Amino acid sequence: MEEVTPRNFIEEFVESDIKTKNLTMIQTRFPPEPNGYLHIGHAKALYVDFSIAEKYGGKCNLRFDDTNPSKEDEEFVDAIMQDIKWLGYSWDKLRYGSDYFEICYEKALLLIKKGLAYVCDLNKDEIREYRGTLTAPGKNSPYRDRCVEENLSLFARMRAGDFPDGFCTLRAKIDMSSPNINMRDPAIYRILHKKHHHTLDAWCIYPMYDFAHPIQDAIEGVTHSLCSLEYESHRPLYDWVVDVCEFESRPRQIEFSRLNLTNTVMSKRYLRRLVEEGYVDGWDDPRMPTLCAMRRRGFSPTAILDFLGHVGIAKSDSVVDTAMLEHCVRNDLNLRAHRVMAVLNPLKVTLTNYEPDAFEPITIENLPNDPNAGNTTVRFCREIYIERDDFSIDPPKKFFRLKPGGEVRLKGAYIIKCNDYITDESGNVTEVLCTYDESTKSGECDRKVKATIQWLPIDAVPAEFRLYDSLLDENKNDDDFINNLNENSLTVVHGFIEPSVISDKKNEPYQFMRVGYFVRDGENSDGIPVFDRTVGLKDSYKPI
RNA sequence: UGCGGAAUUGUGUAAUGGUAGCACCUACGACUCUGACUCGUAUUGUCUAAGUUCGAAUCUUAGUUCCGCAGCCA
Repeated sequence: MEEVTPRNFIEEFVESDIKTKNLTMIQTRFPPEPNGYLHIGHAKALYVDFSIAEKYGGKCNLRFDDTNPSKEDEEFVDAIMQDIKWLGYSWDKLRYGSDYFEICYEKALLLIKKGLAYVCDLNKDEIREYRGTLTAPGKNSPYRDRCVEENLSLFARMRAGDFPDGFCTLRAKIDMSSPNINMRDPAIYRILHKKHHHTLDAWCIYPMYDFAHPIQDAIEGVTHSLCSLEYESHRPLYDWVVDVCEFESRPRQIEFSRLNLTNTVMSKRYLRRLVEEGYVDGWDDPRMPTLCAMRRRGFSPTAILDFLGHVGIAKSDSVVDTAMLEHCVRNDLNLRAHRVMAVLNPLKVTLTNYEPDAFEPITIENLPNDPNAGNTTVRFCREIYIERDDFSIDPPKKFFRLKPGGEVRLKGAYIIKCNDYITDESGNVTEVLCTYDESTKSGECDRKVKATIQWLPIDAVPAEFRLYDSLLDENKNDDDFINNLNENSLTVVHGFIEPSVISDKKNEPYQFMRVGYFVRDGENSDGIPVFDRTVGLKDSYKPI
């Protein structure tokens, strides 16, 4: 079970830093912006941040990156903490980026005094124009050479609320001709008269990510600031800020590739639209890639962490096959999901040689090979349902289940033989007539037949089953995802379930034999229990 | 035509100058009172071209392709 996880490139960096910089303690941080729910992609970042800290005996902080009040909300803060705990991680310190606003302000003052920052009156369009392009250098802002006193006074007035939104910005004075656009005098403070979910009305100027993040890291003593690839070209700026702000602590930013899954939208912006425009029920709709949705679907933290371990950490852009996630989920569920019988698409079977009013209780173990998991009892009688797919008039070559003249075992009960079947006007089978072999009761008979199928008495509990497909077709990218949403992402079918299941807890995964893994998710308006599919059974119905 | 990254089988990831391995996927087989699980077998890979070397996925040079960067977002 314990496999040696290969060393990844981040661990190599960390180990080399431990040696060359004599680090005594490794500190990382997980810095989500509270503007949405965590999804499986964040789980990878969590996994990286926490596992690196853990491996080297260090700590990982949770820090809400809340420098933009126009997009953030307290609602997400609680949800994020809940999801992190659910995954089984414990952060060291809990901080908000906004806890450091005062220090950021002081550092901005320091930069102004050092002649490394200035208040710029250019508007958005002008700034863009002055910035140049990817191939052409930018040109200096006319306000670039304001004196320290003027900058100090203007910046103080920005903070005091003397100016409206967008009136001016504080910019770092670096190099307008830098080949790296991020170094062309980036804005480090903007005016935003907006109530902040955490600091309320204390501020009307807010630091930009590029300025705030390195400061936050340095203050917290973060030794390794792990982030995704798109920040790679920001690293020179990150280092510049740490440097000019005169921090003793020297955090090192290391980037890795974010997680992509086939057929899965991972962009928070689009996930938000799915929720807000009603394409899904909410952030925990089972079709969402969010952690709360996976929790609702009965995915366990164990399975998710196992998956993340298999995915690995690297720097190349990649798209992981969803099948790998599903494999990890099945692998985990197989060990603990109770087996129950369910019929999604019922076909009536009458056992013509079974007494009409007779019945007998059939006991079936909840977990194969685990007597401690207990048993359930299903009532066996003359009229039963089987899965429609388990019967075929015209079976293909390797069809082992019920067919005219053929035999099959009913799970936990008897071997039955199909003698005849009834069809309606259009030729659809409506009923199968069988005889059961009294001498073949489960546990009392060694005779083998090629297949065992599940069944339910005809008075079993009606249930609704929701089968989910991905929202996106293969190879569609995020940009046109909303136009290409899969209309068939949710299929509802009506069938039957064992009575034992409906009394149980919600979101507890069960394996419906030969069908897949499901969780009970409440009931519909008619009071009929509803089940969400988590993952299907591998290879289950292939021959048809 | 700027800067910064990345290329190993269908997918993801190892191998740090010395047997190209692991997992997923796929196919076939064995087992099975779940066609599940498990077990076994198999297919397919170092972006290209030169070079260094006894030996190159790894080092050098030159190409090619892909990704990111021009928010007062993060």
